[in-house]
Amino acid sequence: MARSAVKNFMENRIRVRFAPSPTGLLHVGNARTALFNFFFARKKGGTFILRLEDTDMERSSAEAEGAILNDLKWLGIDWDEGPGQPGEHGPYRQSERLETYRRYGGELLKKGEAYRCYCTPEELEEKKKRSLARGIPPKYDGRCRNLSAEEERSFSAAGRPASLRFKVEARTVEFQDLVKGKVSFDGQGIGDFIILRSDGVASYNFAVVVDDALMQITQVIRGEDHLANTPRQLLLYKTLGFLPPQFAHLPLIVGPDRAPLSKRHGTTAVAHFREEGYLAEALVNYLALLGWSSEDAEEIFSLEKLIGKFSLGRVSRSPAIFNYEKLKWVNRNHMKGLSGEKRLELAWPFLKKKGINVDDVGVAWLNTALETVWEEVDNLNQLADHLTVFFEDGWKMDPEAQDLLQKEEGRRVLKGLIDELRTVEEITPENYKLIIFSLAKRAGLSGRGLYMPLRAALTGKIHGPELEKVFVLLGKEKTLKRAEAALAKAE
RNA sequence: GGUCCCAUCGUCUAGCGGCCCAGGACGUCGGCCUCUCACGCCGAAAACACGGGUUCGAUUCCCGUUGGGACCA
Repeated sequence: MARSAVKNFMENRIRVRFAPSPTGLLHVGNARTALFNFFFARKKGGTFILRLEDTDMERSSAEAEGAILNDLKWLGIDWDEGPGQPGEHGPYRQSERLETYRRYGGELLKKGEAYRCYCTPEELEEKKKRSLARGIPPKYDGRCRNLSAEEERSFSAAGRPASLRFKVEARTVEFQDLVKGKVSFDGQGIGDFIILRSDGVASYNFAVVVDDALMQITQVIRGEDHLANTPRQLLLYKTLGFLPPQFAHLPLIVGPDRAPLSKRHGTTAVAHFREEGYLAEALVNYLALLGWSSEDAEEIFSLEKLIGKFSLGRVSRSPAIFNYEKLKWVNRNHMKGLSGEKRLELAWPFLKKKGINVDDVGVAWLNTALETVWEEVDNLNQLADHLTVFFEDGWKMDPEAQDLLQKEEGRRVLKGLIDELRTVEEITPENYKLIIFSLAKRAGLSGRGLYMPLRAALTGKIHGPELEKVFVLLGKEKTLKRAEAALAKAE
């Protein structure tokens, strides 16, 4: 095994992995880790592996796994090995690899690199508390490290469950992190740690090492929260006889208070950003910008372009605060580039969800309507609100608009408009200018004096899209109806 | 408590000893465009945490302090 890892390394056959726990929705921090692994693999022509760390049976679920897979696909991430993509290093769920961990654990026990520990969780907890109270680092005291055969026998006869502990010899552990640079740990602080729990399930550190080694991972790209686990893992690699991979620890994504990003900071789940109407490519783009920058200072890119530009060397070392405002800006930029067809396809479910009557308005009309409000919104979810003004229900007269119509000039404009409209068949982009020109002459007004009462009467608001669009989208019938209603109300 | 990581405008960042009285982007403010809002364009304010070294010269290297964070849990 070690030899093929060396071979991969020498031949520069990159193998990276993303290993989420299926305990909930994929959040942006993990998504960013997945993305960086994916970028790196694709850029280098390597293999991207997806592995589920589901040894915590209590908290893991098939639903969560399905949701995570779905979110990854939505983001545009696909994996070469993993669930649904059989490879020669499977299975890719830790719950299906329990035997393997036990086998390696047994080997360490046999070689004397690990020992059975009969301490109960209560005893351990008690010791920890006492250490903390006395201000000493809470480190396992090695109580069971040198049990006599007799003691062992009596413990096991008493039916005390045993976990397996790894013997840590105090020494300095150093490694070159691809992001952090040289990192060095004082081995004194590391106590003998559990590799197999008394129920036979592998501990996190042990399972990860066995899996990464067996799956021949060449670069472990993960969150900085695992940095302090690395020396333990390195010790395991060495003792197990595996060649360790390179490590790259990504800075954390935090909230405005610099605490790790969590729900209380707002939306954090990829699925929720999708529901709020953010484009996958925009979210990917923004996430890439958190903790990474392109050489040429460009900020808007497609997934393809991102892959081309990505490099671990340009990942920053300090944590980044998630900024919703900038995400909105990135999203607007991605929305801009979309074709009419794509816009319609993306907007459809969001309009439907908000109760907009998309089925009877006609595709051509809807296209024009979308085009009109498209640049006004930050995300797909806001579309419906901006469109309500073109529908009979859902629009209402704002007080400011009403005030504007109380003036004599306002009423004059409305009367004129009604007369003008009665002379035309329908409002089209072509005759719109003629209508306005003629109305201006009739009312003796121009500019604001002319346009604002029109806007107020037709949209009920003093801000909104271009009036020409409003006229055309409303059509003669609705325009007339609204003008008449407004006039009646103003008198 | 120990170990470890981090520290440039409000935010994301560029900077890998002189190009920097620090550049870009979001946001903010002002102007232009314009029937309004938005878009777009133009402009402004805004930062090297602090203290020691090293050096002819430090944002950049070293040490300490402070602050934030992770892990041991």
